[in-house]
Amino acid sequence: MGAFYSSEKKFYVSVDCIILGFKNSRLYLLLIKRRFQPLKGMESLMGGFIRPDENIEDTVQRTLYEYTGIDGVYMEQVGAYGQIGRDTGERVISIAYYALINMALFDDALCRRHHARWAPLNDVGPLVFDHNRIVEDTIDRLQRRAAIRPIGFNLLPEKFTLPQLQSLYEAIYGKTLDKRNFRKRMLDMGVLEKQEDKDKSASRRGAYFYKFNREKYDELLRPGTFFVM
Amino acid sequence: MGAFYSSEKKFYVSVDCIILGFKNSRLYLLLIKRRFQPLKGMESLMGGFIRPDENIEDTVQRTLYEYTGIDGVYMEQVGAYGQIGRDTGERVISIAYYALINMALFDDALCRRHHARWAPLNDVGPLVFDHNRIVEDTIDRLQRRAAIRPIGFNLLPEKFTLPQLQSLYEAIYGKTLDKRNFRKRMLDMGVLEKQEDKDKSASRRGAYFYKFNREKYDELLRPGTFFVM
DNA sequence: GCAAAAGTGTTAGGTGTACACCCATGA
DNA sequence: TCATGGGTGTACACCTAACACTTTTGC
Repeated sequence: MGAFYSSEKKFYVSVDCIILGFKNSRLYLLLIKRRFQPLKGMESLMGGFIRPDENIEDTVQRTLYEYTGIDGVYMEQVGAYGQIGRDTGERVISIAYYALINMALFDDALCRRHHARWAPLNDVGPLVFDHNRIVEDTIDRLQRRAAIRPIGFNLLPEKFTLPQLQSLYEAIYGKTLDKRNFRKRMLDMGVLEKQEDKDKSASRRGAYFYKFNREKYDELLRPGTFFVM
Repeated sequence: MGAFYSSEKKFYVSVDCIILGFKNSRLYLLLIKRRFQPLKGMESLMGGFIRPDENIEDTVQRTLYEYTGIDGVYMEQVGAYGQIGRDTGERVISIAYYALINMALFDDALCRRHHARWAPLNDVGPLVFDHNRIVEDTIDRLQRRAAIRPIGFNLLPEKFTLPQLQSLYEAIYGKTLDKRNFRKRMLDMGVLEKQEDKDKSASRRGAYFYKFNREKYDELLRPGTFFVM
């Protein structure tokens, strides 16, 4: 052991995290100012190098925890990015993951400490290296994924209203949806549990809270589509 | 340069190629017997280590050429696999790509030289490391992808018949399709060009050849779905 | 003439989509 | 009482899916 592949070259391998949150009907992307050369000061995704004792997803969770203070976050791999010269410092092969977080649990103090900011997703400026491309690929993937699996709930608090849920899907797909059709579909799936109480923060009348019932969803034996646009 | 990330560890990074072919109404997967320890002799996907002067996709194309003699192959990334211990030799992070090849162009001599064989996809035995898992993920991805983009044609000769095309989709989705509905849909898309000649190898009557017209497809401004199951 | 695969239309049911008004409430 | 957002049902168009017989031709 130790000599099997010894004629081969090794590479730096990092993860890049596309951390998405949802607030006030908009999707946000957590960005930091890069703290070291090259391109110090330019905006960048969160990232970290993989350590020998870590699985890739461990690195992601560690990085997420470091920047957001949140644990056990929903995440999914977007893909590996390894073009020569993508990192203008040295060659780094990076594996991108997007993470969907409930912004209510987010630790703002950590945010300030890292000089991080939540950028509205549709107003993201130039990022270092190929990070803009990675973000594009992420949205593409999120759209496809959210259409077949109920992953959007990871962006919401445990209790949410149907108007909130609708505005989330509208933000993900970048278009407005018909209220009646949306509600009908969501409720017909039978995985939402209506609560007794209402959210009165957005209107005088108030909107009923709902909870996503994962058990019921799991019983549905994974239909091909969750929500079609 | 050269010192930016020097406190970080480096890793072996390889690519694994899931090479798929189609013949006699079945999908086949190209496998080799592993030539070196550990697990020498066990069946494995094609793979190769990334070299410092190669983009990831260059490594894939090089590996494909080496094992199949084919150039400019259609391929797509499946994802990165980097669990500790996945390679029982040393830690290797591998990036998997599937490739769709036209078996008619395949070089059988190379196949024999590498002790490779085409295994029917639904009859693949145990493979080294996590390669079975990678193959599963590939099929999943292929199914989703083939439903929205006309990638299946990469598995066929330039000229093919509708019965052939149908049996290809049946192989990809593992279920039989209605002949009339299939033909109607395919022809209604308007991207198939009927040829004058027929393939008489599969029946006395013969089936007309068709060609896929990429230009026409490109004009279609990329509809959301290509072929829905 | 017969076996074997190629080719061809119609219909019923279901699904997506468009659309407008009343309700509840706090100020 | 009024302004604001929450909540509700229907009709039509379109698409999907089911279904059976005729044609061609080599042997």
